Amino acid sequence: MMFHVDFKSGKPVYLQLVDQVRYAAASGALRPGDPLPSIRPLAEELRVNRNTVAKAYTELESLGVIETVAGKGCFLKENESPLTKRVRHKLLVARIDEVVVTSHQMQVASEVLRSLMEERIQFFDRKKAAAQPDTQEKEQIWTPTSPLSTLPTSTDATESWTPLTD
Amino acid sequence: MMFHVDFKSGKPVYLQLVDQVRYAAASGALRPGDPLPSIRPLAEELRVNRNTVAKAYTELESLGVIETVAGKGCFLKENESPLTKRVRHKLLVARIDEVVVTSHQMQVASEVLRSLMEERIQFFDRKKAAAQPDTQEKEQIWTPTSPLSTLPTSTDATESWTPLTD
DNA sequence: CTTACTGTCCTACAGTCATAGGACGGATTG
DNA sequence: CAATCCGTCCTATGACTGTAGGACAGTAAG
Repeated sequence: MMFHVDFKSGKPVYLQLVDQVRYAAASGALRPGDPLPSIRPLAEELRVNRNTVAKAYTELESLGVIETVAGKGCFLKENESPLTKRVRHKLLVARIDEVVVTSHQMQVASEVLRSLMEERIQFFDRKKAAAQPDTQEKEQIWTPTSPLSTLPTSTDATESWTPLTD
Repeated sequence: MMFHVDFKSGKPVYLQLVDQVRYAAASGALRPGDPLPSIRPLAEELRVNRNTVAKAYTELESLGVIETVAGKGCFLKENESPLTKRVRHKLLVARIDEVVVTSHQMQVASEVLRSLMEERIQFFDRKKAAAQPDTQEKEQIWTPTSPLSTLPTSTDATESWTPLTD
């Protein structure tokens, strides 16, 4: 069971699927040419309407992540961004700025942000490298989905936290 | 004219305002204690309903960015995140992962991502440092570069997720 | 051909969301 | 006190969104 949904998360199901595929592609769990589950069986397994899965796949196709062939199926696309380097950098900078601003807002020191960033970069790089040997299948696809129902616990609230520096 | 809205952007007006305040706070254009424009005059200037501005301010208050005193006005808050360090890092990592995944998807090399990140970190740090002297005045508030960006809102400010297993 | 898959289009409906206007209460000034 | 700022609450409405079911079209194998 590769995909899963959380109905309580408040996040649209089709977006949960989109994220899971994007993350799987970025971490090498899904590789170019790999087939995605067919819409109907997946929808049935997840107890969702087929159009919900179809919407996710449509979204992924418009993002250039997958390729769908009517009558055959959907496959992970060979990664070829149609965007120029400049445009890609611009889009990326916009997202980076979000992170940096959030970091300032949360009083997270730049040095901490750097190391968190480095940690995640290496996390994905390692995962992708490990996935290169086309040996294993069936790796559990990682969920980026975050349950909104889970509030910070009281232990979280009382845990030592430093206002400004780390 | 510090604030501005783009009706054609498709992005909700109140979110545009939220972003502008957040970015202004992160870059030092707005500093703790600074008063924000009153709801009604600002709404009139921007040609929107006062409740639209009010909603932005409500959102900002729930994010802990500003402080509103009924009958007096709204002011930029002294930055004191109520979240624990652990929770803040988790939230940040979630957003960092989005960037890293997007970067992979766009075929941007990790090394390039690193330097873009470093560039933006320094950009904000320099701006904030430059804003420290009281001499600074009325700088044009910078507009977020991302038209469709999804910034953290009060709705997901409390989210946490399952730890990643490597 | 038929059957059983694949994805796609059209329509519908409930819920949410962004925005708006009226009325109200607190703070300040004179 | 009145006047005039300030933010807030309640309600409404038009638009959008997420999900859903029926019917259709392309593909492959019996």
